[in-house]
Amino acid sequence: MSLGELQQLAMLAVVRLGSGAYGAAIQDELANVASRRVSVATVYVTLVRLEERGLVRSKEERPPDGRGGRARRVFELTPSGWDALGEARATAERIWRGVVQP
Amino acid sequence: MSLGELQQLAMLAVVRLGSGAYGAAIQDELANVASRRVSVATVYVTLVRLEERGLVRSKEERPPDGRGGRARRVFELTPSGWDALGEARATAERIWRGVVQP
DNA sequence: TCTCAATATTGACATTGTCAACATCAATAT
DNA sequence: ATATTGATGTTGACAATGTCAATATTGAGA
Repeated sequence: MSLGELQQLAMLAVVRLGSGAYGAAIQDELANVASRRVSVATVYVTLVRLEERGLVRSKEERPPDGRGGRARRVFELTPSGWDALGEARATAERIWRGVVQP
Repeated sequence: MSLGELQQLAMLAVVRLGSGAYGAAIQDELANVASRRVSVATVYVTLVRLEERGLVRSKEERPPDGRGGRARRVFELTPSGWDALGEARATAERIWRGVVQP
């Protein structure tokens, strides 16, 4: 029932990006913040599965100004999503406490 | 190429337990430190897969003093294992920086 | 040697991670 | 008008990881 690692990272990316959280941006954020290089497809599949679990939601955003192409799909966390993320964080902090690298 | 979450937790448990890192002990550690309740089978499968990847190694430990039963299999990290764990930690720290819960 | 308690292993399936290939769509060049 | 193009999203398929019930191994003592 707990979050996979990429799921966690993806949710974090969504939080950081705020209103600009769509596919390619999330992909970049993953690469920059976590050095995790994945395809866009991976990003979408991950987010869609999180949406099925009710942890994120999304809406289409009409392409702005003079930019062509398909509409962006922008993601944001749901309340359950925030809860899940909070737990993940608490665990992450507890886990490393007192561990010393040789 | 990166560690799954349970893999990470299991390695941490091994580190914490030192010379006492065998199946049941690891299982308990997972429950106590990370509130992650899994079966022993899960613990073994995870550790065996990590061993195949060269991140941990193990040896049998003859049952001590007057205790019956099968020999324990005690795990410890390999140098690669320490590296992987170090990276995981660095990433974990970088990731949460600047994230505020609403 | 039979049972028992402690431990490990197997087999099978669910979830998550991953990407190449393909599909959509609005602007603009032809 | 319509063909092209650039930006974006979606599918299908398979690999890796997570998970456990059931089963096997082993040494001490009854």
